[in-house]
Amino acid sequence: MNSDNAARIKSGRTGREPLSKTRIVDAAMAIVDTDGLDALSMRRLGSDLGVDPMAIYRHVNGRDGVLDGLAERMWSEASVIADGTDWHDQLRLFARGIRGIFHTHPNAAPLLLQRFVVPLPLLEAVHVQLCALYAVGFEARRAHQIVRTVQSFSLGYGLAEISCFGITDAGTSDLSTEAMLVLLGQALPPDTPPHLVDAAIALYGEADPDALFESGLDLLLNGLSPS
Amino acid sequence: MNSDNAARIKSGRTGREPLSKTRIVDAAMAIVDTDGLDALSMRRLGSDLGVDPMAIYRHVNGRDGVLDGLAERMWSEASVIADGTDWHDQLRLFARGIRGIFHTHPNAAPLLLQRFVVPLPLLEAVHVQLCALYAVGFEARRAHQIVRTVQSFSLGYGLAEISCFGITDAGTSDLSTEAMLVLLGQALPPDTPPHLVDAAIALYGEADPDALFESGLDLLLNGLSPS
DNA sequence: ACCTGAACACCGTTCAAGT
DNA sequence: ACCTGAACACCGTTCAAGT
Repeated sequence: MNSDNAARIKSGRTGREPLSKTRIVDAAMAIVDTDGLDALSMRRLGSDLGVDPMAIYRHVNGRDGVLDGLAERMWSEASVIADGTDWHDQLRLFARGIRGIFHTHPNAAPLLLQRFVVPLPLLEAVHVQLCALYAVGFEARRAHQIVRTVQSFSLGYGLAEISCFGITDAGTSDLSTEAMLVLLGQALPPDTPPHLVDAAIALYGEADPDALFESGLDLLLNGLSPS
Repeated sequence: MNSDNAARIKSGRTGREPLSKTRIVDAAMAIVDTDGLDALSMRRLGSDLGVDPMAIYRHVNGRDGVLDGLAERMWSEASVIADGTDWHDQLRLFARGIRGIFHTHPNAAPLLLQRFVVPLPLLEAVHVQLCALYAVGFEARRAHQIVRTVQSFSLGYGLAEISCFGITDAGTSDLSTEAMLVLLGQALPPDTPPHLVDAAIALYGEADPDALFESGLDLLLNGLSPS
């Protein structure tokens, strides 16, 4: 209720809340999510924020700074932490969070490969995993290996999902197996030899990707013991 | 020795061999590999090819066509096929080929997420994997799952390797554990709490990434049987 | 038929000028 | 101190003109 607050509220109402990195990244992510990476320009960003494009440079290190912000944002969104007791379940949540990046931000995902940021929230999540594994008796090196393998699998599974079709919203769950296969047929060149069609089905013709993801995790986690 | 051939050779000698998609993608990949994705422009590409930039449009569908070509190239380079007998070894080769993309073309790798091409050479490699698995008695669905899981792990492992440092040429093998840890320390913010440093070591502080990759594959392949 | 290059509508960023 | 906008050196692509 002090005057600072009042001023902030007032300026907020007039749409002039002070520009901040958070607000900038919010707007940038909205643009990329809806219109793709190519649509993200400093001019567009400025206009969406109701601000001169150059004003952005005061809060963020140019276009590269915005892209770094997007990468950080994705890593932090992926890093859900649940302090359950079972280390299996925790690893699963960790894995789902990472795969989730590619579903919520398919257009921004390439930035994970382009911007080298140290994702502190991800490290926090990794720490929780490690603690759970240590508690059960895994030694450090083995625990590291497990976390990294689960992380790699999750990243790669998400990557593979969006790298053939752009299956994002419409594609994942509400599609019948038959519809999926038809979609696949359309994507393949007309003269694709039959044995490659079989291979394509193996890679992409899966109507229930969530289940396949989980069973891939099973493959990893089964037979894991502290020994 | 016919006149067509002579003409081709002669024009080749004068550096005027006919522009082709292959030549264009070659040049584009060279630019991206050495100077990064941002350095790839139609003008630069034309100048490297000794050609008017607009001449490229006759062989390739604009800039997007070039990027598609790069993605196809990477998938096809990754798809090494070795007709060994042991299905374990074949899956390992398949996996190494996929991870290799990120080592040979770290700058171009983001395109794997941006350009949706149907990678026929990859399908060919997948087909070989499937045959090997079928031959040993795995049923179709299980074989699909195995191939996809191995593919996901390999993609994700490569992605994770280049998503923190840009460790590409210099970084992988010829670095001592100590040097690696120092590099890691430099990348982390100075005030990083100790428990996150431990987590960072788990994710990135591995002096022998090849060995870790192989042991991750072990984790996947161990305990796999047709039953 | 293929290649050329001027022209158009963009882009990120610098910098001097405003308030 | 912060925001502005003109200016600069780029970019992808269209299109009319060359050969």
